[in-house]
Amino acid sequence: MNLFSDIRALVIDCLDVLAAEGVLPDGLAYDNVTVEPPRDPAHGDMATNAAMVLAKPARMKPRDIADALAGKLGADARISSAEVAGPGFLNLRLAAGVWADVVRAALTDASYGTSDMGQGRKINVEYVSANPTGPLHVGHTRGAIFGDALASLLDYAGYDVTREYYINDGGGQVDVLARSVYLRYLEAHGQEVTFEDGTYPGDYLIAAGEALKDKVGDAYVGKDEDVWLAEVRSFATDAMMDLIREDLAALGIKMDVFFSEKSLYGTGRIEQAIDDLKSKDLIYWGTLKPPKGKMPEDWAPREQWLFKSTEFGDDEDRPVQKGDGAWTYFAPDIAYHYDKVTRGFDGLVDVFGADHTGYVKRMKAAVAALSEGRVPLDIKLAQIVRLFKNGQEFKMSKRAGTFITVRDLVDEVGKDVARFIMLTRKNDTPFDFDFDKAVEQSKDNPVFYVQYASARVHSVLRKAAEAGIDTSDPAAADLSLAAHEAELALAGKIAEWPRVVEVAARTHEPHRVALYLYDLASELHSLWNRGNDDASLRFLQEDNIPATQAKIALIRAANVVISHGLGILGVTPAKEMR
RNA sequence: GGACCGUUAGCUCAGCUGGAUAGAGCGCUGCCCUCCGAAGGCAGAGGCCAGAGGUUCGAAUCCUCUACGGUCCGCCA
Repeated sequence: MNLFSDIRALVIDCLDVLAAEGVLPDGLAYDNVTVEPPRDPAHGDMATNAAMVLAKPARMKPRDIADALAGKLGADARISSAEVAGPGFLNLRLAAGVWADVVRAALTDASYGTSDMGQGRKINVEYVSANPTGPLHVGHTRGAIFGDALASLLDYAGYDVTREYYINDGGGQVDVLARSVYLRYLEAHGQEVTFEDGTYPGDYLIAAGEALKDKVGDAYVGKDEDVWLAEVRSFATDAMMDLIREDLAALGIKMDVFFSEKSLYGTGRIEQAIDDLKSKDLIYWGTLKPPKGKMPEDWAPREQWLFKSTEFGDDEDRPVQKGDGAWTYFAPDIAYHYDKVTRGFDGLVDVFGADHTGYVKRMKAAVAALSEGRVPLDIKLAQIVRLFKNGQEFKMSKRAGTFITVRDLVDEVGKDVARFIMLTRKNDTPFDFDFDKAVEQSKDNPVFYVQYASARVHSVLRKAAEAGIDTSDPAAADLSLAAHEAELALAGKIAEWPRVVEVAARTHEPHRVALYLYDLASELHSLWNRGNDDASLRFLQEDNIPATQAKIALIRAANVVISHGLGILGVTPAKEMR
């Protein structure tokens, strides 16, 4: 049940009737007709802009359309009043029974809030995709959490979602990794080693070096690189991916697919993707113009194979194969996305770090070319996170060893806090993460605030049980006994949930869910607090069991929505606060 | 030189497909605990939505230009 789309459907029906009666012209487009919650509650429960949007195409005054529409809408049992206001808004008030229906739907219909907007379409969300050269650090967290929540959100909205991680195991940095692990391996054999520039000195490779020793003994000691490099590379990337999988698990993330870049090499898959572009006449042999502005010192014109990405909105054509026959990094990316397209996805989402801003256009160009415009690719950027501790910015530096890992973050604040807080900001705005605030249990901390709302509902249920009140069948409660204006406000918030899901899913913006949950929690706390002044608003009315059951049904419905919402965000709801 | 993102209250940020008097939290001011959990509550002050043009019944929202901030720009992935 989605109250807003139900009422919008009603508005459209009424417009059709008016058209059939000749009041409105035939064939009007209703696309821009909206039914929304008004900003000001004094304007009623819902407002529609139908009269204003249709005034021009219908060549009528907004007021005349609004009056006619109000007459039709008023005849529906769900509408208690329809008033024309402002420049032509139609403000609707809904019958009390409608709110009761919403509460009952939230309580009894497990699919309340889910949507059929996805219609089972296959969508692939690729996120994290960190290089397999070490554990995840805080810089990866935002994209990881964002991508994961987006995937859950799309799933909730009726898409068939695949969560995917692209392992960059084909480039030079995994050779560096392999050499670094080899050094740790020698160390495990008791040798003194030095980590020069171009190797990774991090302690996290010690275990990998020892594991390699356990596996191959001294077989590689003193041997040339060509003997061991390929083997160690694969061993080391496997070890790092195990590490990364554990880090992801600590954040509550489980991927469906890990896709290896290496699997594209030597298997003809890159060639196949590039051939596809060639067959579309989108690859040519040529040189790029020198970059404008700052000129690299050693720049020289170079002939290479270029992809005509400018035909798809990019600023420059992009090299896919260098003059010496080596692929550029872009080539496997093309092949990977070609693979995604051929796997039959109806939509793709890539979550990139902000440092990959420059690759957005070329990637979109590639997918547009490969899929001939059939598969939309949305690229979401995870902006940087600044860390604050004791009121001061905490700068991460690999060299200085001040380097906060995902594990550090989870150990310090917990998975739930990390996830929720990261999701309270839009993905593409820079974000300050304050450790002190994150662990604080107060209203300043949005995670706590939402969790506390949930805990309070459980607390009421416990008290009700102690008082011997039967709350086993909340849907059977007579909800007309919880119809105070403050209680209806909470029901109204519950009614917005399906709409929030649809907007968030359509815009690929899971932060809307977090913000909504905060609002919903706020509404619940507010109702609770009003019980302090007005005893009739307390949830437990021991001398009036039916009213208690109705009030409990209401707050349980709110809690159902909180649970679903937190579920999308990957946060475990709290039953009590400690 | 160029691309992308941003600029909204003192601070951190929301703001839906363009919709009514622009919202929240913090901070500030004033009131309030014999009250289902004060881990607070209620109320109030605080805005030229960076600036200038344009589109229209209507613009924080769309378009153009400017300013400021961030990220990035062949031969690393």
